[in-house]
Amino acid sequence: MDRNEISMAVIKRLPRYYRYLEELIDSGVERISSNELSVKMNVTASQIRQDLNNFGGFGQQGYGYNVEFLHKEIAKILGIGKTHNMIIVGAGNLGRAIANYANFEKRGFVVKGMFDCNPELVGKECRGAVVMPMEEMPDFIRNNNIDILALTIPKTSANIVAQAAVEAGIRGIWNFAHMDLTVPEGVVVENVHLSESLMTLSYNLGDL
Amino acid sequence: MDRNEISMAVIKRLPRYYRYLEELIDSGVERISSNELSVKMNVTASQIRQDLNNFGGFGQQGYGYNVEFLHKEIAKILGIGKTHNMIIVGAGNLGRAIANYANFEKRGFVVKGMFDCNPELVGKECRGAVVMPMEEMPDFIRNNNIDILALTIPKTSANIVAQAAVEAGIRGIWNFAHMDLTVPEGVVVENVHLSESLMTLSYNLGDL
DNA sequence: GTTTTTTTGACAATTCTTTAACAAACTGAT
DNA sequence: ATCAGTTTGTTAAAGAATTGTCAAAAAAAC
Repeated sequence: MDRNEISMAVIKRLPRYYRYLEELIDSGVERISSNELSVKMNVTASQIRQDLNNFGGFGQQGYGYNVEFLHKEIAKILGIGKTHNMIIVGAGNLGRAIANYANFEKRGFVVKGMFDCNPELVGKECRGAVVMPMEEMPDFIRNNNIDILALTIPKTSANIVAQAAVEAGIRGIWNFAHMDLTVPEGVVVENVHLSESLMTLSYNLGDL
Repeated sequence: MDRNEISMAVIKRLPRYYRYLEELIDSGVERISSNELSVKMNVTASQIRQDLNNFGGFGQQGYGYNVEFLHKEIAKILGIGKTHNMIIVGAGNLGRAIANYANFEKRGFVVKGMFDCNPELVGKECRGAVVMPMEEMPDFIRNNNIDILALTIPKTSANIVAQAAVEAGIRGIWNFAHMDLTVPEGVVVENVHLSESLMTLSYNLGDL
């Protein structure tokens, strides 16, 4: 099946499957049926089978799914395992949290450098990566084969930085800035709008 | 229209409308049509009208929507403005990022305290809130009318902490831990799974 | 080796979401 | 006041996503 015919709804569920499969591996489970998994994950078995079948038949009738195999296949689909070189622009708390997090939790995503316009932060080290001044970003992107930009700066300069990064060759932006970025065709933006998430929580709390 | 008949798809779009209306207010725009707004936001005008009409008629034929009024109405719907007392459990970089962020960016969400099990962090101050030891959390929740728990700790203890917090009266959890929480009926969980977001970005980057 | 049980993959049915269309309501100009 | 031009709220149609169903395939039991 063609990659871009698969709906985002499906893609967004894959990481969660991946996480549950990881847990199953850790607890020594070798095989699982869509039904068992559906109970664990609180979704329908039908959805699990449907989702996985978008990418080919990973299971076997009468047996179910081989946990390790399925885990590997989902990793392939998501592009985990491939090395993704990343830089973080904005060395505040959020930037540092990601630097720590990304290195720890998921292989494949390697923080190669951090940048900040605040001279007080420049030079400081954060988990192996030294904070560099903003001016050096474009060359650094070009010289170090950087795929991904994590953008953890206030909205005021987010678009300018994004534009400079795209010109230098960045193809994916993980955007934590409180705004929508405008980028050319072909550049991928994944937004993490924390305030919007908090507002959703607030709504769901209801009238209390 | 009854609150819980409105689909989450709609609710999740409201904060973005809210953000754009804020910008319009800042730039002195008094009225806007669904059509103009749809161009700015890159959605269909029909969707905007449909979304807003779930909550009542905020516009006027031949005129459009009054920006300030609509902004206020969305705030009401989302429960912004009401005071929400919040605590943060986990005083690492992510917790501190939220402490700074939440106070700054959105009124209504007030960080009343932070907690951590690491004795080295206890006692430190972060934007007015002192980091307290975990043992004090339940009483603090009870005595300070805390609504929301922001959970920024590793998954190992996330569920235990969540459970203790719920018992003490917490009704909403903003969960940054890398797992699904199990909470009783009536407790609202809003997940921010950063690693899943990064995997989606990775997928969308494609085969490069 | 045959039968029973399990379980997938595929397809059909249903439900949910988004877009389109248009009458009714209002504005603003004359 | 009247009329042309906007623009909403609403209903209908189209499009997606989810769930239910079942034949076919494999595993397990006998």
